[in-house]
Amino acid sequence: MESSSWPDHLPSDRRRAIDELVKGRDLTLKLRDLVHNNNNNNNNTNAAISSLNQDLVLNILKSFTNCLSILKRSYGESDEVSQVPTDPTHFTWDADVAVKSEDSEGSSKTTPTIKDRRGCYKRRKCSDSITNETSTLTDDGHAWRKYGQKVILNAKYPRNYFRCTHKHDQGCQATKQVQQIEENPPLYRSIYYGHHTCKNLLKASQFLLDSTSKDQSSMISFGNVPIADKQNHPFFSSFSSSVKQEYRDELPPSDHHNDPSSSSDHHYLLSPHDDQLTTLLSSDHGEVISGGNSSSSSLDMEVMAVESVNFDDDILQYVF
DNA sequence: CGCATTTGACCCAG
DNA sequence: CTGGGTCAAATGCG
Repeated sequence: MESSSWPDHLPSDRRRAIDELVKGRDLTLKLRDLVHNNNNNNNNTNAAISSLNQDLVLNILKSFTNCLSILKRSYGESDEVSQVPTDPTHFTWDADVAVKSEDSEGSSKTTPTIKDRRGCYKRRKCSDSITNETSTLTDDGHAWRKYGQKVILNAKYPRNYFRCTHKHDQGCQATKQVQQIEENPPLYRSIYYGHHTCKNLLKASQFLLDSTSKDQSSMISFGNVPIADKQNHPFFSSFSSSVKQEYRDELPPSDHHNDPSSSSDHHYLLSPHDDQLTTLLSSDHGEVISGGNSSSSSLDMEVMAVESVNFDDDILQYVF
């Protein structure tokens, strides 16, 4: 699923799909601005704004839904609906085939046998995933812990594996992989698997509320030094240093997969221009909830506020 | 001292 | 058999 540019001879359905995506993007940006202004005014949000938000959100939903049905119709189950205009940043939603196993640790081992259970896992088979390629590493509100790094065949840079910090204390199954794929304009690909079930979403939603002002600062900073310069390792030593402060990232939502009927075999992709959507999804606030305790209260309130708009579409759930 | 990262081993899917 | 994903001991850091 390498991203590439659009072929010139796109089927018309596909073009329409693109249009819908573009519309959705623009509306999303408006919404972002609106929310931002609202946030600036700081007063409690008045009803007018709320309602406007709802309208915008509905439009977004409609656009994306239209797009998806178009793509589905024309490509059937194909999951190759992944080509989108190239942008420094884009996301690929891959609501792929049902996860055959909820986790990797469980059933795979019939016999733990030896104390050393290394490598006891079930290989991931392209379950729900979101691919995000950015020119910068974005921070998005979740605490990640690195658990592995692998040199990948034919790849210049190693792939790094992260799991949610709260995997053990809260059983959160979210994982992600991050890999640098280009150097000169640095380009990083993050692939998210699983869904956060931990209560740690504050950052993402909070970010949403003042995203515009944060913009670049929302990117994970490696001490203000370009990643490429900083590390001894091609990519990850520096990255890990950031992870150490609880590298946070936004992940796919944790609920949407509860719907067993959610169609499988989709491969969604959004292509926000600029890094706007990326920014939308990133967050970089602060304090670390690490340490294992973790139940911050105000946290959930914010999340609720953001999630209160009832989306039934996977994509929007992802976005929000 | 506790927690996060590093890194080699291990296991499985293809 | 190989490449890729995960585990966990060793190590590092605050």
